[in-house]
Amino acid sequence: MTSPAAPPASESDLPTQYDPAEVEEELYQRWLDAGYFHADESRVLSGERTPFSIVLPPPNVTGNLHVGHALDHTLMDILSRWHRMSGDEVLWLPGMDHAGIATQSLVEKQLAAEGLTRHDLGREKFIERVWKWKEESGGAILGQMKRLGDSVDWSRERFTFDDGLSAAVHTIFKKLYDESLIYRAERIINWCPGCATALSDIEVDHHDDDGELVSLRYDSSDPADEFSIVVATTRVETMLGDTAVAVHPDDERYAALVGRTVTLPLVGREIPIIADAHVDPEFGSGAVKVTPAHDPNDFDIGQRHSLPTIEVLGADARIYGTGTQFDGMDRFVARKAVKAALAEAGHVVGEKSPFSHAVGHCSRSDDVVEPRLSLQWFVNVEPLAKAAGDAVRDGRTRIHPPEMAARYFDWVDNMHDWTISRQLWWGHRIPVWYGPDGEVRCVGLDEDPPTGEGWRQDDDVLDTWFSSALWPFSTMGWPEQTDTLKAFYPTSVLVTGYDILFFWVARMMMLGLEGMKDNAKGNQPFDVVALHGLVRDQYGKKMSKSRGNVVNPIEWIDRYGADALRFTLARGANPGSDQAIAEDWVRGSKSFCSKLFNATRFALMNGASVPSSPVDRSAGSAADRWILSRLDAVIGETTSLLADFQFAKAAEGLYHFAWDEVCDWYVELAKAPLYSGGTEVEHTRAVLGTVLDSLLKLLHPFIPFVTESLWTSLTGGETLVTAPWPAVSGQESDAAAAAEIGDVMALVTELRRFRSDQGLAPSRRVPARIGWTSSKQAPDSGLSVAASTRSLVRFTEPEESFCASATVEVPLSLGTVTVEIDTSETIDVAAEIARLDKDLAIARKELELADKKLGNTAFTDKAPDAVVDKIRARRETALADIDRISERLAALGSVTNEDGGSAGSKSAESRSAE
RNA sequence: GUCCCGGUAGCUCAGUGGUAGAGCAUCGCGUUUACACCGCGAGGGUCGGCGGUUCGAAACCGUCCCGGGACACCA
Repeated sequence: MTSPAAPPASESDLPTQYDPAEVEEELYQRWLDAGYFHADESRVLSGERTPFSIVLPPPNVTGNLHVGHALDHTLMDILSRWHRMSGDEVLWLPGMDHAGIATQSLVEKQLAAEGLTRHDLGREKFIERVWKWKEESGGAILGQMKRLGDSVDWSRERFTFDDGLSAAVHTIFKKLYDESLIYRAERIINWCPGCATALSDIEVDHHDDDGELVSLRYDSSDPADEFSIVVATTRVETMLGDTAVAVHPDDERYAALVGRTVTLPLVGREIPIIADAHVDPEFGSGAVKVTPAHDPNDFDIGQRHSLPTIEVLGADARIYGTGTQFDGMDRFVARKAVKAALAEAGHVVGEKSPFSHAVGHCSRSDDVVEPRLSLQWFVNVEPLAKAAGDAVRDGRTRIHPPEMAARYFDWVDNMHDWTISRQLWWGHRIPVWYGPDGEVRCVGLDEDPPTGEGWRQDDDVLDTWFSSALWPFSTMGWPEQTDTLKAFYPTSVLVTGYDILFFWVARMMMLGLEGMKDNAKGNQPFDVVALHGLVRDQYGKKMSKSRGNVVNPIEWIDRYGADALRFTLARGANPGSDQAIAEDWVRGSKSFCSKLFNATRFALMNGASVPSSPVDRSAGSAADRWILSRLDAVIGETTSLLADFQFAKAAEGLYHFAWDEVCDWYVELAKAPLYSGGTEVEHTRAVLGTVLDSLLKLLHPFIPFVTESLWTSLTGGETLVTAPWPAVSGQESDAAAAAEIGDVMALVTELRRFRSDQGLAPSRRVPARIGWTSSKQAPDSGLSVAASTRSLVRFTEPEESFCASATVEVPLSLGTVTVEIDTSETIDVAAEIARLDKDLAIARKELELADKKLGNTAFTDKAPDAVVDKIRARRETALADIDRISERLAALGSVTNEDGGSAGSKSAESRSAE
């Protein structure tokens, strides 16, 4: 057994802890200065490199980095950095969204604080004001992205409202208009009275509100023909705009009434009873009031039956134009007032019934959305949505994980026309002019708008999502046929949360396929859509302001470093599923960074270096061959996991390799040769250097800062950003080395357990004798190493015979090793017996189970041989264990008996062992 | 109302038919010259319930219960 050699000659000045604050900012600046993140089209167009492109989902200009962004960005950065290291030409294109309503209302709030409204400023001044705000305070998130380490090409930063993108918006509008895919029509749309604008379906959230279902009796309008009919409604005030009552055509209760008329109470209008299949005879009374101007279904019914539409609610959601006392009332006030008036007139029948039903709310202001007849611009989505569905169906775009595709199809296959006009000022103005004689002219980008008397441009702007739907190609210079488009469209992957699959992904698909229809390399905006989940708090709860569990990722970056946050997020990023995060876990990731830091420190202190030619994988100790073999496997696994967007598994695999195998075993095993001063030193240094070099490269996409900092000091290299991604050796894994090291691990672990059970301090050397039951030679790296260092076990060779001893036998592939340990001073016989009893019980149970299985002919017949053999082997092991343990129990019993007491009583006699 | 996803250790989650795993937390021991942001050891789970398929089920099927989410014009 060797004793530890002297520490290495060269001491390191490195501190013992990694401090992210010290390096991150400087490193990021160095990366920017070197231009590593800059993409070069020419290298793609020349065929020199394969393109890899990602467009950053543009955050709102009003936004701040939240932990969801941090996840999104981390994953994109992992992919970008990995591909960059793999030799691809990487374009990760950043930018921001002008965020129509959100930005406008923010600036309007500022104005309100000054006692102004946007109308006081006028359109032009207001927009100037918003731009000013954008320049001064917009885009805080871009600076935060730098903290996170995003390797985006800043030279290409875009804004959905900049000139180029505005040109793209204008161009596609004109194109769709000319193809009649954009049209203007009077339709029932979602109207937000608070924002005073139309909304698309996805800007409306439905949640259950308590309402009251009121039953109203409408009476015959013909005194000679007395009858009445009962209808139910939750929006009583809309009855002022009723123009019919509808029943189901097959409903026999009402068959006789169809075609007759009733008088609308309070208003006095005579309205018909009609039959329409939309009516559900089972619901309520089976008869429904029809208000075509304020309900989408009723509007459809009205169209089918040529009913008049009578608007009774204005843009401000007040009653107007009815000629009743309700004019001017807010809708909710009117709801009560109309009901009271109807009740007084005896038209409210039946019991009040509380009624919980889904009510649409504005996703921005939370106002109750009012379905309202309005003249708006729409996209006819049918052909576009079909194309969007087909692109996924035929595999041009792959959705990952595949389960999520069902949700995508649900959406694109059932899409309503998209309302794209907004009654706002901050946005792309609709390029349509109206002439004095009712002409409508959509003006192209290169045309001059009509200037004659009476011509005016449409006041409305386009939905924010209209411009962001163009993002994958508008940012690359479309409608110009730029080199960027030629090189990088279609984009390689879109990384985003599944929550905006509909909002954004489906729309980019529709407009990308349309706008890039004739693109030679494919019209789809992305080859893959990789969806991740939401970040939740440590209890799996959604983060929200009201819960008070929202975390600010920048605070965690300040405290633990960007790498720690990134690694935590990556480790939790299982495809498509939500993840929980807690500060403790970020702290844990920082520990991991420190562990790497210290492993590298150890390597530097011991002269490790990366050899100029690949290290000989068949040379060196079993430990050397084993770790190189493992490294090879880890390189392969990591690479294929990344290719499959399995970020969590890739990160987890690297974590365990780095910590459990490299640090806990290889570094410990390497100490013996490193400290020995023997001829094997150089080889071990080369292996250690090789392993760390590759490990830092593999980890660089996940934790770029710490790896860059460590790698440059380890190798003297310039940067990891463009360093080549490790390649697998192509050699078979070294099974012999793996078996041998497996033996060492088993032996050491067993001895540690024994020592722990005996209460022997890990640092104390205990006399022991080692023997092999096999004729085979014990492995070099076995006990001599095991005896030498901190985290392995320590024994010394005994100088004299033991007063009392215990024997640990460990079955290994090379034979069974027995370790006889002097236990005279510390052994706790009672504890040892208890432990052995327990082991014996386990072994007996094993034997019983194995016998039961093997006794089952169905099992031995049908199960694969390998499984049966495994059970047989298990049975043998159990039998051997039972024998061994029984013997030891007997021996222990004799120790106790001979000495007439527990070992504790002997402690005083022999304290000399150390 | 329709659909989707979950339920595995105290917590958060892996685990696609062959003896139940990780991180954190807990308990015990410990500073031995990379690292106390550390090391070693230990405890802890009838894999939501009940049926079924199978030699064998955490996994496959059925059903129920409990969470989470998406979609939806039922007046």
